[in-house]
Amino acid sequence: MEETSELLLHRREKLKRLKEKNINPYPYSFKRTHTSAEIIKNFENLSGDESEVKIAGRMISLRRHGKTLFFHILDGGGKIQVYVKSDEVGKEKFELFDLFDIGDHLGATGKVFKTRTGEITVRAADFCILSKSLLPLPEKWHGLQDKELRYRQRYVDLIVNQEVKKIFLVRTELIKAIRRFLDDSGFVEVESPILQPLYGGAFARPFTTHHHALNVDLYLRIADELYLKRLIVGGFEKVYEISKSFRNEGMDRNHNPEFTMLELYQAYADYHDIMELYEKLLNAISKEVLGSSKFEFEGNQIDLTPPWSRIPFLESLQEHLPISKGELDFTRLFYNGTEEEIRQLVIRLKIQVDPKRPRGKLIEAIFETQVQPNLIQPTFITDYPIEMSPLAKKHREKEGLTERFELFLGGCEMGNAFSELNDPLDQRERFEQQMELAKKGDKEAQMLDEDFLRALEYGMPPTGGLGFGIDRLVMVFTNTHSIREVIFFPQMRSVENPAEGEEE
RNA sequence: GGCCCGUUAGCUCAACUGGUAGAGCAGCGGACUCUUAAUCCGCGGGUUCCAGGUUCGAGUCCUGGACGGGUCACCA
Repeated sequence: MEETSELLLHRREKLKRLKEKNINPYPYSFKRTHTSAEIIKNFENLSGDESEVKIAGRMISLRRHGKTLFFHILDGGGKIQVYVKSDEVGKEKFELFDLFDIGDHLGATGKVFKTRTGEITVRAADFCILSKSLLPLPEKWHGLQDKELRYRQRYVDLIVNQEVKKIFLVRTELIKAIRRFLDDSGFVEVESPILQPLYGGAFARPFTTHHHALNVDLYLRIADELYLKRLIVGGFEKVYEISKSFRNEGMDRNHNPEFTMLELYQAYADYHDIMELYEKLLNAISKEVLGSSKFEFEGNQIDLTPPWSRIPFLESLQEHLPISKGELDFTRLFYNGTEEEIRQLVIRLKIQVDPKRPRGKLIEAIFETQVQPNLIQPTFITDYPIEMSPLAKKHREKEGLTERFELFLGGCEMGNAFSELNDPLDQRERFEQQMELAKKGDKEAQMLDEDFLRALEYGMPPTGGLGFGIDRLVMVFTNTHSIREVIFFPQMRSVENPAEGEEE
């Protein structure tokens, strides 16, 4: 705990000397009149009159010149320069800067003017310390680069890397725009349980916890789906929820154990209606947040102007396989091919997947490696095989398929939707098939939820549903390439104290 | 979990085939009354991620471990 670094000792010594001068280094409030952004925006008005402004923020740079000095403070909206002259504030006050450090919060009062070099500046008539900083900030040119430190100490990252703050502001604006769009479209925002006795609505392993009073194990939700559909049964016709879900799986550039999802359900709609809704939604929020339907992602110009292309799943495979249709008809393979033939195809394409996995997983692997990376512009892939979609309605025309689509954007999956399965008997069979998979060791197979089936038995209207990950959407909109860049406090392995005994 | 890469001053980075661990910024002392990567003079600052090993000698080589990044597996 004892820090002996002289950098830290200097700051503690300055803190002590401030106290000896009867200056409270941590006062209670400061009556700010303007932010930095307001001063810069209203400079013409402010510089004309004699009124003074009061500003506050963190000192991020300091240039001393004998009996004058300049510093920049950073506040919530940006930074602004302050000029202090010994003659104007008094020698004793001026020398307080001997006790201030970069990183301290300061308040200043004064008139606004422009320096010889043209920078809008507050000429301090008075100033005070608002909070003493005891730790040095990273340097001014390179900021904080170390990713580990940036994620573990996001507060420092946010202070010194302003573009990081912008990413999170886009995130906030994006969520607000989604809410606005859905609210204006007649959707009702609802909340469903995070602690659930059964988990469902997605293929994923859950986190488990325990309720002491009830003495039952509960799961953290992996999806909202089954509860939101209960609300459709209950008579809500358009609902949505934006919330955290939790999946107890591997972590990488695209996966954090807790992440934010949107799910929405609309009665009397099918997946065609939901496609139109999603086109309008993304296009609207893009215009609202980025000011355009077009933006850059990983070197590609992405254009969200509707309508987006719609390609059936089996056709997309045919199109992108490096094998001609004459040689291999994927639709025929899908319907008439043996599991062995599909396995041979996986091996021929040199796809790294365990060939013993079930047929559905093999087809999925072919899609993910052969098709998905090519889907840069927004593309709906539709009509997925039934074994991959236990909550989707059977396709009204195509045997063995469901009325389901996924959206792809910049090579990323960006949403999943179906004409929701509302036939309770069919749903029961699908759950039973999932339980068979679970018995065979599939840890992501879905559980049979009797209460959900009872709800369906009361009758759920035809319903279209959609879910997508907010974090990944933010990544695409901000042209960032790791989910950790769009989550304030991503999950990190804790650095264990070597003095502690190991416990595994 | 497999493989590859990384970890050196508060921060950003150097240090050849093993031979006294350096720079810039930040800090400290001094000069400077419109600077802005301020400038000028001087000074201090290190468990080279941890634990072993090889060696006369290890930041550098070897083994094990921690953490991070990438990638594959896994994953709507």
